Amino acid sequence: MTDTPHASAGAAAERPAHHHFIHDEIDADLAQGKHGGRVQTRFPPEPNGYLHLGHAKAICLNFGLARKYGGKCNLRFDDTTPTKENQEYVDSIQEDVRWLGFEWDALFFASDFFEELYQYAEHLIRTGVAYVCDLNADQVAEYRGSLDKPGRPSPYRERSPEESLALFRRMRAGEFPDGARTLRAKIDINSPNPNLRDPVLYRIMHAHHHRTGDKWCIYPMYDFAHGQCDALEAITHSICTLEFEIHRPLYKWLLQHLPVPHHPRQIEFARLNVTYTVLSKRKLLELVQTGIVSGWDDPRMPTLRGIRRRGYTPEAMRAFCDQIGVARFNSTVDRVVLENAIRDDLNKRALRAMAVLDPLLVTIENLPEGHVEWIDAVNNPEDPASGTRKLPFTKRIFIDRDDFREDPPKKYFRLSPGKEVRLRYAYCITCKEVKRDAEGRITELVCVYDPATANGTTGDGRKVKGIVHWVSADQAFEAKLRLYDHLFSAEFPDDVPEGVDWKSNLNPGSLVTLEHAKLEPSLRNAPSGAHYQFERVGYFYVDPKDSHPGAPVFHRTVTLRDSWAKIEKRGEE
RNA sequence: UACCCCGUGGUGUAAUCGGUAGCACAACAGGUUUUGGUCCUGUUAGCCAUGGUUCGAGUCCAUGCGGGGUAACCA
Repeated sequence: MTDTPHASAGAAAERPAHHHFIHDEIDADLAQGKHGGRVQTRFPPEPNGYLHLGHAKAICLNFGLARKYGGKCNLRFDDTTPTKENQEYVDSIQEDVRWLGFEWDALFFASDFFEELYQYAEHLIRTGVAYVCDLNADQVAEYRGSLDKPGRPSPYRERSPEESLALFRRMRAGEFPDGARTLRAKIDINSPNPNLRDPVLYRIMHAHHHRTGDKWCIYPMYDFAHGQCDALEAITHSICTLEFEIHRPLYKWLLQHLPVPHHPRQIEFARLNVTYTVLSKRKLLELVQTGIVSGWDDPRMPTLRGIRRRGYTPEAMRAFCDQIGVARFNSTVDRVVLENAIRDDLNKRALRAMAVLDPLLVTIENLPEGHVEWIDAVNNPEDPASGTRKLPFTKRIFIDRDDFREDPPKKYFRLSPGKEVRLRYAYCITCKEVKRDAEGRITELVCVYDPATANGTTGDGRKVKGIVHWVSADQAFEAKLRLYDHLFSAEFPDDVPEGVDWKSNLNPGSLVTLEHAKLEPSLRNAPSGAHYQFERVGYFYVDPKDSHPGAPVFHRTVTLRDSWAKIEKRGEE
């Protein structure tokens, strides 16, 4: 994992987490003396995909609660469906959790508890509250009824415990094919909560498991594994998202009917939604599989690997998670909150540099050929300790095309014919002449510089409002820049009319690659994983994947706030 | 259509036992500034509705309205 080689550590001071309802719940439990004052949580991903922004919220919540209450937080992989899960996901998830800045107290897999879970299942059978059912999947669904149709008892519901136990053992022994039988809890086939209509606890699946190999051919369902694993790990508060709320009665029922060592409590919170992106494993997988993005770590992806490669820092992610809060109301966080979090962090730690994205040649006519003056530039005005560097000032320089207008609009105080601007850290120049090619495209600006305007002064005290960034044309080097924007152009990409593909909301301009940006010479040796602010442009990250020594590739993490763009846009409306 | 959950400025959220509705972001206005960045100051703007209990309701109760979740041998 690469991270910020020369950014000052801990720039973003960790603020205490904001108060939310889960604190109230835990405080109440503590006040009642539950669990002997102990607080223990867990982050329980299924290893069937990569972690994203939504997981970051859950990770910060669970580890944050443990930290706040002086408790523990485990990492537990919910690996009960071997056909979908694998070691690659296990590894990436651990890497991402650590990148976010958390270390688990204990590492568990649901599969570590398969034997205990099996014994619990036998207990349920022996006590008459679970039975082996011979119905197939379609039949189970049909007998269960639906939201508005009552359920009917399975014909196997009254099977004797002895018979069920014998059958269940034969299931384990591999005597039946996939789907032939299930173990079901005997609860209430007419409950308004479909989760209590004799839920399936175990199913037959002759599949190789990434950890237990071929030891098992029956695997527990989520509902039968999760609460019991919580109990076996001595979790006190089992935090999950709102869609599991309806499972809570089953979670409690199982704990009540089993000789478990602890009685954890499930508390649900609203999952994270962010504008201009999607956060569902299924859709993210589709983006990867269809080649719309370059992979799970494409910097446009809301995956942790994606935003990391975009240049987001763990500090910014934690600050973001703190700012969005925790509640039981489904909401969508504005993407600018995320962007603000990374700007805030990088403003303090990123070294400044100059880069010209769309170069326009400027010749300074009153400077001799071959002239080089080395000018001091501050590395980070927010951090004096970061020092200064030298910039070569020469007869030919590049400025950004966007910083020149032949017909300047109102309030435009950059360069235009006859106007004067300051070159950042250097002298003021005045535009004398505009040169163009046969097609009429501007190819060069001829300017004069005022030698009396060094170090921010003007000699006669006149005000020069406009300041533009620049690089020496002789000494600049070219590098590849990738400019990223929202992956979707719609604020709510999922929100499409019936029959319309959510992918129709993709933003065709989400990636613009610049092959010939001109950068100041000091950037040639920009270390992989470093963060920079290209002055007046944005924050950029040296991509650890595609950069080579002497040939960095920069990813735009986020633009700087641009109040001029706002003014100009307003003028157009 | 059944059951469950949830409604606080534009957005995301707070308010101990029922006691002046606060914070952040956004927006707008101004100040500082060799980044139209940062920073500082200020302004606009909210308890879904109706009724009830109470000296007093965002908070308790009822009804209505609105939003979300749930019908996998997924998690």
